[in-house]
Amino acid sequence: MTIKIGELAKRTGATVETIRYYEKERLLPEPFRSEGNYRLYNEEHIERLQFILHCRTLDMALDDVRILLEFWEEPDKDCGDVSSLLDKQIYAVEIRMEELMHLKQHLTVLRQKCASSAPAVSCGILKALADNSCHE
Amino acid sequence: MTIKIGELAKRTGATVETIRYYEKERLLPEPFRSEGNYRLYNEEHIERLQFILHCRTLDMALDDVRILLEFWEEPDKDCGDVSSLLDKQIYAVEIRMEELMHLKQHLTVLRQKCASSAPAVSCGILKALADNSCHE
DNA sequence: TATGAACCCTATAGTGGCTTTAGAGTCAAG
DNA sequence: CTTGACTCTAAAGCCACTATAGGGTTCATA
Repeated sequence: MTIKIGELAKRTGATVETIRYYEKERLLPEPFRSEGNYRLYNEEHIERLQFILHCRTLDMALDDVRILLEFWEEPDKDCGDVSSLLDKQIYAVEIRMEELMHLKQHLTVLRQKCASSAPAVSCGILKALADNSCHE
Repeated sequence: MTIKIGELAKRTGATVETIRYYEKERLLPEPFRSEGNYRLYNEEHIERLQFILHCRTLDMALDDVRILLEFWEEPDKDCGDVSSLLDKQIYAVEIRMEELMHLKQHLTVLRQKCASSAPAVSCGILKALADNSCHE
């Protein structure tokens, strides 16, 4: 069973362009080609692409995905690094969430500085952006 | 009072390169130059740069900052659009926060699939990434 | 057999918001 | 007069794609 790139895209939810991009980045191996030079994929490609896409839904960097794929390829390796990679990822998400909470706080305070419409010169939002009083 | 780019960077917390980038992007006006072709900035530049940086700490896109700067320049304009731009920004932050909460949930579940170290072949994390069972 | 639509190919450039690099010029102090 | 800190420009690099241009393949229908 072999499928062309459009079918692979349909089955995995990736776009055709992304698949070609992953190949260029060596995340996916070069597949065999048909007589007409079309890429032909098999089950292994499908699984590997799905693995990559699952990692991406978790916002992992492609370099991190590359590391995980190495473990996937060598089943005898110790997977301790896999766990710490995840810990790193979780920590990064926590940091970003805290940042966004502060951000929202600031934006909300700022938003309340102007009812809806006034001449710009007396707009509390613009004033607060000028002197950064929304951060104090 | 005029200062050179390094001093402007020091006072605002921006980097020298970022200041030059903002000039290229027409967020900052071209300053006068010294005999030796050095950029010379004044109070207005400092204020404008600070305005931009404050917007950036709120994660606003430079295109949105550009819009706010227009209002800043024309004090007679009605500032209704300023408020709705902020509303848009707040909404975007909320969406992103929800995404990150889901993300963290998935990552945490995934993390618990492997104690710390084992052969990769039996690592629950890698398995879950392969079949996406951490998303179900 | 011709043609058209749907698919596929490569190579290159664009996105955003900077950061980095290379190579050169300016200026004040020792 | 040299050293070192600062400044200049232009161009490339970063990430993870996305879009565009210009072409080739395949298959069904007229």
